[in-house]
Amino acid sequence: MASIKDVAKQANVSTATVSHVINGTRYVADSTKDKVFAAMDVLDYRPNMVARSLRSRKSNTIGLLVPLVAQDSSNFFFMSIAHGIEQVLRENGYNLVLSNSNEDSETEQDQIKVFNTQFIDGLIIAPVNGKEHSYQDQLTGDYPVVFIDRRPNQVEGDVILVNNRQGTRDGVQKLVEKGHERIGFISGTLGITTSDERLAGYQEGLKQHEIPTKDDYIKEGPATFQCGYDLAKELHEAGVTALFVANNVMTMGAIAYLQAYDVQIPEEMAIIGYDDYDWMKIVSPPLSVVRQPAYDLGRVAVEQLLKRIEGSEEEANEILLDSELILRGSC
Amino acid sequence: MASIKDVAKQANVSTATVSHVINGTRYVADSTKDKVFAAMDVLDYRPNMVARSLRSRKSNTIGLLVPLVAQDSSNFFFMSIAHGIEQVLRENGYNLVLSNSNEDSETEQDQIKVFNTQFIDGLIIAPVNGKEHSYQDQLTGDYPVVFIDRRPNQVEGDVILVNNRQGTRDGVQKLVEKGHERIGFISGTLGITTSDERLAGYQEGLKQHEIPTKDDYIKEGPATFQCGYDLAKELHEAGVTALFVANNVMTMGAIAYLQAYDVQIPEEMAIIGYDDYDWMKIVSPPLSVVRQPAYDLGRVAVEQLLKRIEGSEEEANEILLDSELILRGSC
DNA sequence: CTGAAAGCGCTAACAG
DNA sequence: CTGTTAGCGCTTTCAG
Repeated sequence: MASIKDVAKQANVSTATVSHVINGTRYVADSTKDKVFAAMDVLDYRPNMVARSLRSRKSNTIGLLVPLVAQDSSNFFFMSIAHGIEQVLRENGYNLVLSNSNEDSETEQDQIKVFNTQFIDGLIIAPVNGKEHSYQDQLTGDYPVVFIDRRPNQVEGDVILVNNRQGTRDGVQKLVEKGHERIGFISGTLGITTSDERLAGYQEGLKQHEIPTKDDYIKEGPATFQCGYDLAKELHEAGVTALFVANNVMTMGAIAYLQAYDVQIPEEMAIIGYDDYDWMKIVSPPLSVVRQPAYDLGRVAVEQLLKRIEGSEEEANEILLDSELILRGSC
Repeated sequence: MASIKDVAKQANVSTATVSHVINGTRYVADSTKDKVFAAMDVLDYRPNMVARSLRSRKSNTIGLLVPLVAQDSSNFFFMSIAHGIEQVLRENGYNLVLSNSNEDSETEQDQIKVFNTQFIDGLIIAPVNGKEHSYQDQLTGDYPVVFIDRRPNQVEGDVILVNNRQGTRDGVQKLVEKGHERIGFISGTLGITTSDERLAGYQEGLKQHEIPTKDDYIKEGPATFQCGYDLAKELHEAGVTALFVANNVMTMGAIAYLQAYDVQIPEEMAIIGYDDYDWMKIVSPPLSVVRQPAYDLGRVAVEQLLKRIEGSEEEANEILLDSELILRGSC
């Protein structure tokens, strides 16, 4: 691999000149530039990013840490976010290093450590659920951090979230408008911010129509297919006429139950699910859902991060992105 | 950030000693070791990986380049592969840098260039479909490369593939065993290796039962929901009694058609799809599918790569992993 | 058993 | 308009 020294020699200039030609960091006569470019061409020179990073303490790389779980459809959501991030990054000449916390707190800490020893210019984290370690202590690298999707406790910093409350409220209100009063709510384990906010949205939606909330109509459990199935059964037997399911895995389970027991949708049971995937069009009837703006979430997050990298000192931002209610046949 | 120099000073030893303590590269007296560890502790020292890479030309990082498309369910497949890769890498103290070619040839080339200027110790590529640039010319970094999922033309090198032919053949044979003779085949655009091999498997499956293949029963098109829908319609009208759909997106489309036209599954039309996702359990009846061993593919690929990194000179390997036929209610 | 010192490839003062 | 050179943090040879 040719180095900057080789290029300098070949072009009969100093390494400083070559460096400045590459980076456009000071004026270089056109004739000199030409010589340098020619030399770079001949030698097939590619700057060594590692050396550059070491010297300039800047890598033009940002890290993304997401909690993927194998075979979990939430992956779509995070991949969509990653896609938005990548897009913006590419426009700005940055690269992305993607890392996976496996929805596991320890792994997350390990990965943060890895990032701390690498040179990254910034980090975007979708925190793992549950037991929280102290991000403040971990994030000792001197790069800015933006949190997405879930609000970490006791951290001041930029946070970009989906407005879970609004999304759920809109869905529930639609159900009420359709004449439902006994509306069941199925949620993944409560205690994590997204679930809690969706529950709050559910309660808010009912409240605005002055429908009292009934604890029996609120069911929570691990976000699995089976649990969605079981809770749908419980709610059906409890006599609800509509279901709001706060995540897509449990939505699948709920639908499986309704189909297994021949419960007509939407006549006997209306249902609104969460997240929009292709398969929701092929269940019959097609499913109405709350769609989260994942791609935009990614874009907004990097934009905020890039502002910080460029030195913005404005105080910590919390940005909420609205969800969209997509009506199909299931309610 | 404390550097190795700071640690050396604090511990009253040379930087060489600190380095050797960290890396275990030569004998150091226990008493000295203790001093060094204490110093590292006090200063919260973390080695700078960039400097290490620059000096030792080794980054303990490997790259993964996959063709993700937003909202495409093939993402699952690649994420599953990534998961397998990560797992093995972590066991071996390596890190993963994931990059996305967006199923676009130019982006792929750009990303390879990025990898060439970074220090990676090895690269795993799932080549984009269609127009192929010459990998030989691009891959000028001096790291080993392993290709996965799709066989690149004119490249000698390690390739880890799913046995598409066997997977499809097994499915088709099952259909024949169930008494079907008019079996339709729906495929994504032909000309890419995976599609072609699946077609070959289809033909092979029929041949083994001495059923003549009929061109009218073989349909191809872009791997979209709509196209799956349309081609299922054509085949249904052509009088086939069973459908083998060679990818999951078109499988969704095909099912949507069958449902829309009230074609009973499997009585009027049996169907086997590709790839195993949760939603396949909730369509009625649950879908029989060919499951690809994605996770294992990832593991096998890194294992091969790590062997190369450690200097293995054995000749290029081509490994085929068998798919698994999962029978549910749709055939 | 340990230290001194060169140097990986690059950037950026400083000096003309 | 361009060159000289120190040094980023680390590994590793050579020397003791």
